[in-house]
Amino acid sequence: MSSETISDNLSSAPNIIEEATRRYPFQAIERRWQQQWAEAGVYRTTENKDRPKYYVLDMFPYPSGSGLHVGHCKNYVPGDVVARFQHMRGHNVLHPMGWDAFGQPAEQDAIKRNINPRLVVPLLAKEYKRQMNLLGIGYDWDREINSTSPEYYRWNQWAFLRLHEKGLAYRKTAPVNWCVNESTVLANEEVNDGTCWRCDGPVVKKDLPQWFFKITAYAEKLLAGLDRIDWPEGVKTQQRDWIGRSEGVEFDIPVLASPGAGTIRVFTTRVDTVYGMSFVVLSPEHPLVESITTEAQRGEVAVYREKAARLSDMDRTAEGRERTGVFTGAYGTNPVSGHRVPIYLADYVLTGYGTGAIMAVPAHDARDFEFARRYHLPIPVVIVATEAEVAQPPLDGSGMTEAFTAKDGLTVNSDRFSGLPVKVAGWRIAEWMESEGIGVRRTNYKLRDWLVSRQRYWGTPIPIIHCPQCGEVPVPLADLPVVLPDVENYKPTGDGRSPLAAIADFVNVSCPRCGGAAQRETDTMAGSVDSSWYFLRFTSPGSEKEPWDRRAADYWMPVNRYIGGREHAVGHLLYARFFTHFFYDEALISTDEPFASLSNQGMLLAETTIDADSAEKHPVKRSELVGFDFDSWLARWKSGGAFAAERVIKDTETGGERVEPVSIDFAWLKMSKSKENAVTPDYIAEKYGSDSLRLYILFEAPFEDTIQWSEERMTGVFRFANRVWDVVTGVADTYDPSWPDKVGAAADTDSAQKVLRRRTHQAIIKVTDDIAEFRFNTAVSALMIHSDALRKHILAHGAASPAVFEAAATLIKLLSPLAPHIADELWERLGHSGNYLYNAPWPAADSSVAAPDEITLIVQINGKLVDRLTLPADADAKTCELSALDSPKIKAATQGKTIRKIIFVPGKLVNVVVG
RNA sequence: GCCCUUGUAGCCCAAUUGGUAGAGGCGCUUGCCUUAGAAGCAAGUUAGUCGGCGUUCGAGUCGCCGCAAGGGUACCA
Repeated sequence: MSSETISDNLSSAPNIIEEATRRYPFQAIERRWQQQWAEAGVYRTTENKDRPKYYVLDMFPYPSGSGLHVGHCKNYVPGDVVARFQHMRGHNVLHPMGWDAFGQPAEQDAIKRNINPRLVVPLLAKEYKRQMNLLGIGYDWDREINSTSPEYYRWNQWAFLRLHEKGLAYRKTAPVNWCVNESTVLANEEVNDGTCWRCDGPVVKKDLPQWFFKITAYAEKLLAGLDRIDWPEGVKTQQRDWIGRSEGVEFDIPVLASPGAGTIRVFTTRVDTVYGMSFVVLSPEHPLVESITTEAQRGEVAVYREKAARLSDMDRTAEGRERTGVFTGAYGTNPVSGHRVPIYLADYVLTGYGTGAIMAVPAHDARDFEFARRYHLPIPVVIVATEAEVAQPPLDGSGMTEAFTAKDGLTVNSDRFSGLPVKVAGWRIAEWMESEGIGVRRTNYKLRDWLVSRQRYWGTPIPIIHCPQCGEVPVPLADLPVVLPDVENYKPTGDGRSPLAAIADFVNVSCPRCGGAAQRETDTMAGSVDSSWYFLRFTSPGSEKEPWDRRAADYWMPVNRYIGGREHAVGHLLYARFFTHFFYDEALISTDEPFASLSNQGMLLAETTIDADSAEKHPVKRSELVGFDFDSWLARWKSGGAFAAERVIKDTETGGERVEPVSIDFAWLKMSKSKENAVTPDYIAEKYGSDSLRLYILFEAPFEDTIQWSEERMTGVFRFANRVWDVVTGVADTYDPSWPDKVGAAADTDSAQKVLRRRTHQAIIKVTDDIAEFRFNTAVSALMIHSDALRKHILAHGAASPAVFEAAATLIKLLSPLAPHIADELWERLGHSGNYLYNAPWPAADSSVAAPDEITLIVQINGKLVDRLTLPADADAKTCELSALDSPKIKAATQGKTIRKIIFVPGKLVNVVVG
């Protein structure tokens, strides 16, 4: 990227456009068509009975205050291309857009500016909508939805109650992620490396009563459904790993000679190693700890438990951290061997998984091994690698340097189960334990229930009333929605309750069941609830009596093509699948998997100034740098890497400023306004036009690939748009719309027209396949080739022939999903007025016209290219082989050698194998 | 650590079920046009596909082992 380009990016004044770079009148054209489309309601959804349906959906965005930048085109443009393409191909298309505007960003903004988010959201949505229209995205705005409107969120409440009724929404006190800075609870996916995703502050465990949805009840269905959907394998793998199904055995370990003797239930997937158990470990929070700990150990145990509770997740999982624990003083019995084993407490055992207790087999588990080493516990060997070792099994693993964890060994020292392959031993031991009543086979999941309550203001109120007499009482359906009241103060209380708790009118109600005084739940729902069913709402957004119209949902679902970022692989996509499966089970819809196919767009990166001394590539705002000038700074950087600069830091408390030195580097980081590396669509639309921006995004790299923003490269597609303009407007004067009746005959008598027709039909085939397969980059390339072929044909043969008209009309049609404004304009200039290409039929390819007359036959000897021959396209195997053997080069090369085999690939090559 | 993805000209990227390594774009060079530049047009320019082994008549493409980059996830018993 040249320095010139970058300085252009920075320019906020679009009126520096040089006259010379403006070729075709894209500004007027784009404005005009956007207006016409809107007035004519071109993109209004149809449900024509004669047409199949196609539902294309972009992930529900939060309309942020920064507006759109060109990076957003990476997700919205391809969806638009597909919608247009499928409509032209004869589908009823549903392509809606709406606003996922509840949640933290809006609320943080409200707190900062002290404005009710209720007032801000419509403004932000309006700005998003303006920019999406500016890009020429053809959404059906009649179906726009807003998750913060009571008409929408009342159905969140309805869904909550439905789940509650089935026992799938429940409340329990649970340790949750607590952000110390923000005094708020975070979902697991909102915690990065033990820090808050927003403020990077520390996150600790805190016990609070919380609402959960029992997604774990759907673990099997969510797992099985993955096999039936066309999603990227990587995303499916991530979901499978997240659900984390594992099969094993659960059994009890009796506690010996202890004050509160009982049993400890453990879960293991390696029951084949059960004879190698040398101790038992409980999680620090395990309920039995109190009762089994001996007097002598009580003090030590208490200290350890307290320390564990205070540790943040970050500390607890810190890299290379020592595996620590404490002895309880108690012992248990290995139920299969009768051996006595000590019982420890250690924080490497998690409360939330399995039974919160494990059998420790140090010889064959890396964690247990480390622990045993540290506390000098025995390391009995029960698995070996070879037959030889079975004969003379080592008893003690104290000489081992690491645990032997391979799953293809043989058992030893395992009583009657010795000498068996690990898998067989596991199977037999499990069977035996079950028959003896010692243990049972069980399946466990890593998946946890979905935490949906938040102690925040800006969300859907949870429709539950707490009654001292009746307990948890659902708000009657007739009383929905429970409207989110206005509030003076948006800040969380800091005691774990939402600001709603301070509104007496809201909180104090009478119990719907007994009529007595009761209190409303003051938690609100996580934003992930809103986005878990919005795709159903889009099928009938005006539905007042029900969340969706059954007929409409059955017609449109599932979403044919869902487009969004990879970051939602396990959060949103899993929740949405869960809701859909649930609604299916409730017989409310006929589809259980909401998204038949999924596509993840790549990121868009931009050149960013960063702090060279930060390992994490911290961006430095350009506006903070003293005397910033991109050209010269980049030149300095290129000549010597990072360089010294000064930045102005504003002190938020005193309002003063100070200047401090900083070392500046450049890096490619995701585009965002906060990093000050963003380029707006408005700027590009003004300078090159939205069509060129769309083409750039589509052409620069494959859809899934990350691209590095380059205005310089954009000029390539801008030139292409201009060439298309020149070529087609050059045809307009002579254009005859009745060409379809004449083009066949014309091509029969005119070989140049025949060649042009062939290229036209090859372009149809290529572009059709490419768009259908999301290969937009090669589709654009094919159009470049086609437009160039047409241009050259006109130069040589003139613009007044049916084949030229066909080529020009086809070019525009094929281009129209990608660059809709210029296409509609040129279409009209050819005389097809009163028509939008969105409603025009997609061109049909005639494969006989596209087929070439001649082929180049490759002739190889032993797979190496020796000659090329030009032959008729329909030449058969015999003709090709004879021609090949007749070639002088082949004759020379096969002289005196035995021809062992001849391989013929029709239309491609002949390979002569000689010995 | 584990999982996923990707390595092709100076750069971004093409290359049906294995079958001529190059479609397109950016950049660069030269020419035309121009008072000059920009824009445009024309012609040209560069790799043998990250490395190794294997399968095959034939490997950029398939398999295995490495290396590098990017992303995800992390004590899940």
